[in-house]
Amino acid sequence: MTKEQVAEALSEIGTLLELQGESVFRVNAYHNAAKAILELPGDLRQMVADGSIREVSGIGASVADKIKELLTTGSLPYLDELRAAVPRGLVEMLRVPGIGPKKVKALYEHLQIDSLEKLKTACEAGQVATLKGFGGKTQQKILEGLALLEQVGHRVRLDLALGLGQTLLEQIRTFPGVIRSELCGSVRRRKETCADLDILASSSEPGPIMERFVQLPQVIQVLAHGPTKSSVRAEMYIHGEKVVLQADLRVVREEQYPFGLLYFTGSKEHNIRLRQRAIDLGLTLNEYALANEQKSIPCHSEEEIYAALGLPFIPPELREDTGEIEAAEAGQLPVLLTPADVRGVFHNHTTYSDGAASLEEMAVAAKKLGFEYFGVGDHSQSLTIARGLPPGAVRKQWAEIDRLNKKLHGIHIFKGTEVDILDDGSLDYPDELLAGFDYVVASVHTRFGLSEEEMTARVCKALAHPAVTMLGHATGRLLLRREGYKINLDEVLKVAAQHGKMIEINAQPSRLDLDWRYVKQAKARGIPIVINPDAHSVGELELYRFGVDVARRGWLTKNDVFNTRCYAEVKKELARRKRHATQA
DNA sequence: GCCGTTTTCGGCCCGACTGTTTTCAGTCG
Repeated sequence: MTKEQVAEALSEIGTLLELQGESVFRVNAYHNAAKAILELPGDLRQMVADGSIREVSGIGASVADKIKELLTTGSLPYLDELRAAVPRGLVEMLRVPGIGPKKVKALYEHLQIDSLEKLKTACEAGQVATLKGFGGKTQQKILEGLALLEQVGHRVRLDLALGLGQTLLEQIRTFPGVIRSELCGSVRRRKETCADLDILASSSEPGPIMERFVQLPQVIQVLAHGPTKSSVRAEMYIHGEKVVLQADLRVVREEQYPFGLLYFTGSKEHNIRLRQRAIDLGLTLNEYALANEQKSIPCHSEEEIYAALGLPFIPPELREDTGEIEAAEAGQLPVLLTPADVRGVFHNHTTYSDGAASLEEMAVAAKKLGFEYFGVGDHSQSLTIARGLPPGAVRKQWAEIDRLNKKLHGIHIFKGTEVDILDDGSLDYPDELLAGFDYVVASVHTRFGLSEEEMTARVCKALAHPAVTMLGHATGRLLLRREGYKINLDEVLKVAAQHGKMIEINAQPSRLDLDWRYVKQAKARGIPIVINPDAHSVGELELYRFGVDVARRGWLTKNDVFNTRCYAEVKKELARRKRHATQA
């Protein structure tokens, strides 16, 4: 049983208890424990064995026992009993906007509603409106929520959420009376997927801004419309994809703006810690102020609020309560890398395999982005679906690279490959061909259905191959579409560190793999990270920025990322690794 | 259920909005 599965089980306990009407504090305890498990560095099994799991904040005796039972037996009678007591459909019903555990419980107890279908039928029959605490509007809202769930009800990839969010923001900034406005929430924290958009604005006259907001062309439904806060459902098409998200706009006075910005950026967990810190100082922190009965501390920026709490500024990407407060206290916050630090990219495709642009077009585009080097990494021979290169085509490409390197100035092309890791962990090219590349990216593209043990062994064997420079998209996940293959990443990181291999952050917004949680762990193991756009066209080269977001969420500094090094250093390091490989 | 240099009991962040209520509960973030 993996860390993720244990966390999932604990989280499920929390949800089921909630539906039974348990105390919210007991409920939260389980959700907090699940989160703590997910963020845990190192091996969970080991921590349970040596008892160190009890030192983790949020995990007490009761939860520790349950984790132990899950790990040793693979199941948990306590959870099974809860599942038996709470109909499956009630959990589903929680997803309907506007109804929470209390209402779900009431619907079940009084009308025996235990599925979305029954809920819809009961609403249409007018039964729900007759319940105590419910009414006609609630019933209508539930029906709308149900319709919405069928359409969307899902999270949206960061790139798409950002596209819609910026479109709304640009318009809001033009509204008369708006002084400042910004996207907050998970988009500002650059989380890989987003459930909604939080927008903050400052103004002395919020009313007209609310009016204009709910009338924006992207708004398809108004969910709430108050004097200082409105919620809408907004929709637009981005690259042919329909993006639908709830967007909340909050308007505060200018002097409240920094507090609002901090508050609505979150995360919730980070805010709770800051509030507690304020309380310890005899103050109250909310979305409007840092104050007590006697005084109010004016702050003009987030920096000043953090300073008032005795902390340096914490970048939004770090605000997850995963140690950033402690690091800030100790003056050990990392200086995060920025997009401008990236000097080149490695994993990219051209028309030789499944790319849309020629080698020269890609190299020229890379130069235009300010890069000093461009690494081509077309697919290898067995991946016929992506027109993988047979050895003859590889040699032809090398010859073209040599020609282009003489012709082009200000950009150097490195000879690379994205070589397939075959079923048994061997590589898709013979060693003598691999020796001719400047670097080798090794990736899995086939047989995703292997067991965790088999997949881990397969990837680890590839990492042990002397010719391999870096591991490509570590889990093969496609966000919101396909789970990654089963693999023990702790083991993969261990083996990568052991062999001195690099690991890629694949910057494709649908991948963002290595996940930021593991990026942190890779850093702890001293593994160099490479940010690669996996570009299949000229335009996709710019996607490297999303990889920078992941790196920042993973606490990386410029020094932790290989492709922040200049051309001369990269050339030297790749040559050193090649010599090392041929000696092995 | 977790936590603790005031603690092993009594807290656990807190405000806006909505709908169903005659003063507040539920939901959401």
